[in-house]
Amino acid sequence: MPRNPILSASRIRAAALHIIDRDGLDGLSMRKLAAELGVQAASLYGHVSTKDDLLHEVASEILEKVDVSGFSGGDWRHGLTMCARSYREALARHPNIVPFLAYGPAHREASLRRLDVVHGALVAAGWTRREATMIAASLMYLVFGAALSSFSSGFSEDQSLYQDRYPNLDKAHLLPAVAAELDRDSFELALNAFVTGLAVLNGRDCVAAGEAAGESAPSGSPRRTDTTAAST
Amino acid sequence: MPRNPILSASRIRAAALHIIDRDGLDGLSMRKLAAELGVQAASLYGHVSTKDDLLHEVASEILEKVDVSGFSGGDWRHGLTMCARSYREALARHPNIVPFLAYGPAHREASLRRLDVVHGALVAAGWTRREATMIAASLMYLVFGAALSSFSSGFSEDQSLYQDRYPNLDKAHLLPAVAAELDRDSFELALNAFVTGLAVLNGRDCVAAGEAAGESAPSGSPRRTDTTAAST
DNA sequence: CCTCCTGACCGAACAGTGTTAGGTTTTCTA
DNA sequence: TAGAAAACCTAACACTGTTCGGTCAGGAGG
Repeated sequence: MPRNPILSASRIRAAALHIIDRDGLDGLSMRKLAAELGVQAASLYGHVSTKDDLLHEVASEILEKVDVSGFSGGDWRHGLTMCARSYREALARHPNIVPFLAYGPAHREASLRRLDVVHGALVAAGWTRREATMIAASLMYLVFGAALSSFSSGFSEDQSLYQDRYPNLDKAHLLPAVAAELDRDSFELALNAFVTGLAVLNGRDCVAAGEAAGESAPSGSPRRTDTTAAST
Repeated sequence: MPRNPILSASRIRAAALHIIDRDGLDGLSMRKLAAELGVQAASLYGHVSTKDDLLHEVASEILEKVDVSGFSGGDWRHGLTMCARSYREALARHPNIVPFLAYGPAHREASLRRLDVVHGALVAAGWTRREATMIAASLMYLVFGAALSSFSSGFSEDQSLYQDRYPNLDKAHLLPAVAAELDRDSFELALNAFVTGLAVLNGRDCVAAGEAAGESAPSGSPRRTDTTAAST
């Protein structure tokens, strides 16, 4: 090889993610990215086929870190909860890239791989294939919804904008520090309610699925009650 | 006025939404929009301050149609369900604009107004302010998550891409027709489980919150049990 | 009737975007 | 030492959102 390269695919990805985290998704341009790496824009194309591709790779790298090992115990409620938490945390660490994911998360390789694991585990736990698909989808709803409609990124820091006009809205969550905590608590509430409701709808015990952090119920395989839908 | 104008803010909005529905969010450019209206790009700026502004207005127009009247009965479960359904349907009708909403839905005027109504109704139903905020947030998670990680828009139509690689994933939902139904059913499942779980976590009756379409339980005000969080 | 004015639209341009073709430099291999 | 090849650069393409100044239409005032 000629002189040891300045660029590499992973260095580019890292720099891209850094810019996205710092300047937002719109703040990333190929020229700026190149400048950050001490290089001209055209040089990037020796390592990356396209900007869109680069973003997909960055996104995949983030999603790789999602931990789906929580299912190994065989308890679907524990698995669902752990998986969802890990997923949300991975996204919450880089909130600025979430709008890009919104362009079609299901396309993404890494996302599919994880969806497949969840689906398989749910089927193994006794759900029908269709139910497993719907539950996995619901989990995605919660995770992506939480990632992108978060209070911390959604509201302006200038709370005077809102406090007069929306009398019912709580004012405290407009402070960034409070907002992050509120985001996490809201997600935990949504997740807990969802998993609990799922168990109830299937005729299982009515005990709550466990407090925010620790787990409790051992749980076995869900019994068929078909409150929702069947077939396929 | 001189000759009666070709353009108007609402005509522009309608044309923009039409292009977005047809060609996707990236398919909308000011020049293309102008051409569609039989006009030059610069002319648009007499009626619209900026492309971003235009998109916000289009988005608001869509969100205006969300029906939050389901709360008027006083039953928070019914209200939550109806509101969420209406919200999702409004978004599902124009899936291509959802990625734009992802850039900060909480900023949006129309979104806030609705959030405020939901929040107020929940407080009136007996929830604490903080709980109401979290529940409203959770509802947003479901709605936005469902809108953007939908199977119908997420997967390619070429199912041969997936069928070998992800053995656990069901194949049927890759067909667009099936996907739309699956999206709706998944959302109903998620919503039903969430609302049911919410009731259970608050020590209320364990009966399911009602089948997909019709309602049942009358419900009163939730009792304090504080399984999740308290304060503020 | 003529004039003026105002509002709606157009032409051309600016700065910025992603991307490509072709050229230059550097270093390793034959 | 000649050649090859990788890594980077220069210049340009077509496109984007947006602005400036101009051009025309038609109603208002004299």
